[in-house]
Amino acid sequence: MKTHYRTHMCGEITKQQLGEEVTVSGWVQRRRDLGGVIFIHLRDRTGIIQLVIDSTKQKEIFETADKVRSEYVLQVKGKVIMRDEENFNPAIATGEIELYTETITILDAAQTPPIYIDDNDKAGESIRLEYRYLDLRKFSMQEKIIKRHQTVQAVRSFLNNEGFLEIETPILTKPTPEGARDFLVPSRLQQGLFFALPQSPQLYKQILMISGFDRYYQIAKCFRDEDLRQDRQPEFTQIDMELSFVEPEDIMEINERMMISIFKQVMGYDIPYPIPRMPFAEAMERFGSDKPDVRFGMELKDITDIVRNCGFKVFSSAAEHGSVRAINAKAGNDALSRRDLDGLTDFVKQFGAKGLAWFVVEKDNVKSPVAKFLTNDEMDDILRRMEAEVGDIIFVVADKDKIVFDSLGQLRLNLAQKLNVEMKDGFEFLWVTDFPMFEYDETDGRYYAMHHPFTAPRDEDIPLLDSDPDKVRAKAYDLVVNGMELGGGSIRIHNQDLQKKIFSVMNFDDDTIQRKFGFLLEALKYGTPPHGGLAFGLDRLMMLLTGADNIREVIAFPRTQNHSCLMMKSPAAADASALEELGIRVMPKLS
RNA sequence: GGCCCGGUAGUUCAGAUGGUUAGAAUGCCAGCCUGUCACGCUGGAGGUCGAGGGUUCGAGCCCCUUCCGGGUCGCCA
Repeated sequence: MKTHYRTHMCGEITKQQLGEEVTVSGWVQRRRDLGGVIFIHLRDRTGIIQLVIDSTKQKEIFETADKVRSEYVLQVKGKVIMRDEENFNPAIATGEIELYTETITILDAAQTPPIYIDDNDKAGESIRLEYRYLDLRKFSMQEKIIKRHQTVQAVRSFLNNEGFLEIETPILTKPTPEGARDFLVPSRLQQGLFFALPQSPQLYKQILMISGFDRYYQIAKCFRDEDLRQDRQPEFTQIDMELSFVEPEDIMEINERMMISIFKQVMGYDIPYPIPRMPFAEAMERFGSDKPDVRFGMELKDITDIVRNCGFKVFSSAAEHGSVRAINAKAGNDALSRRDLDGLTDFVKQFGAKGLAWFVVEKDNVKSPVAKFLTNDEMDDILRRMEAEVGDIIFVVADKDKIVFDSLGQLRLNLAQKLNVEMKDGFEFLWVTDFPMFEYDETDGRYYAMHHPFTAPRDEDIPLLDSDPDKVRAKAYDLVVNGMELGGGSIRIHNQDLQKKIFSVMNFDDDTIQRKFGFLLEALKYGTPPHGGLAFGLDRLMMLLTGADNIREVIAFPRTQNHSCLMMKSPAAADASALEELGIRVMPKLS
């Protein structure tokens, strides 16, 4: 990367250049002034090289070097020389050589930075985000950003080879019903109306299929005005794609090859092909989750039949309107104290469970607050089903299915962490398929689309739309890795009658349908190919590829929990004149 | 919106039961030092204890409110 300012990058100088005169430019990592000699470590994104300046032989340069401080930007010409062997520095790649400095130009001085530019720096996250440009100078951060670039490159080259076209879709779109909250943008030219930032390019990519583009992809910025999590940002990036004339198998097959290619290229990791598939119902039954972490066991078991007629009312009544299920924590004796068990009860209450029954399996006895309500036979049956051994602790939740799955699924993950359960190394990929079409919302008294309202039902389940919407399965699939949802998609409805039918199950009246999706229904009338697609969260993918435990580490300029950018201090107040043009009056905050 | 954790030199942190002038490390500044690489040695500067209010003779510490950061539930078709 030779320019007017340099002939070489700092980290690229090797013994091959011995004796040569080179010019490098970069930042001062550290200056060590030994009185008669000054050493400077100069850094660019490729690495660090040491400069030597000798006071007796290099008076003028020495004076300049004396003024230099951390993070000054220098241009340095010098001769590549060998270090004495006892002075090798194994900590840096260029540690066997150094630059005998011939000229130093201070291109820019720097204030003392608030954080030290070093991977071992302990600075807290707030200060790192406020001075993100300094934080990003760290090699560890640069590595993640560079890996992100390589990942996107791998995606592009794979999809280009598979005949996909990269097409951009608008950022100023239309507010959507259902789904996440939209970020709204007021229209100046049409006061009172609003654009919305896209939650995903969903409708556009379906329209592109109707237009005949057949295979589309986009590295798409998406926006959702919701609360943040460790792996959620209000603006994030999706690898978004859509294909025509496909069934779920086609899409899964292409995408698993894409993932294999990415993991191979970016981190040299081999994902076994093909990636296993598991229907949603099985994932819930066995793991209590639609994104199961299959790196370890501790699977859920249904014990409803055993306790249906037992003397414990909580169990027997749950057997009527829900189920009773259990997991076996191979805890080992005394791994969990009474206090721990109480803590776990509070833990499952978060997920709606009213309580948590536990059975501590001892040599000749089972210790449990509910043991007295169960007959010996019932207890024996439970232990047998749970394959209980001495030292195990069995946890039981009885409630509606959703609550049972939720609490045991979460308890399973919690216990795995708490008990340091042994897990398979590497990445366990899994396709979860056959999601239910609908979720019934009791508060609103109606069905909502589990995926989105354009998802196609499985052909054999279409007759159930009228009689039993709960049982209708969708042609939808998620890719799950180590318990993290990496992406998902579905086959879409390409037939307008079926689409109307789905809307009617969700109780949309014609007026609403026309207003919200009229253009899509109109487009569907003009010859729509069977199509479907998928979107991956690029940020989450990068968390996996870099081992980051938090999404902010893989985004150059991330946001905090209240959506702020600490660096540029957004959001911010707008000019009164701008607000006036938009017809917006800011109401004082009511207290 | 709920719950939990945190906020003290530039930075990372310590400050028991409320009690004199709020400490350490590191960074920074100055001096000395020719083979360091987390250089070393000597000296120095550096604080609205997030903010506001209250209790008290006295608050970094107790109480209330609020702001900021993180985690989590709700939310995230």
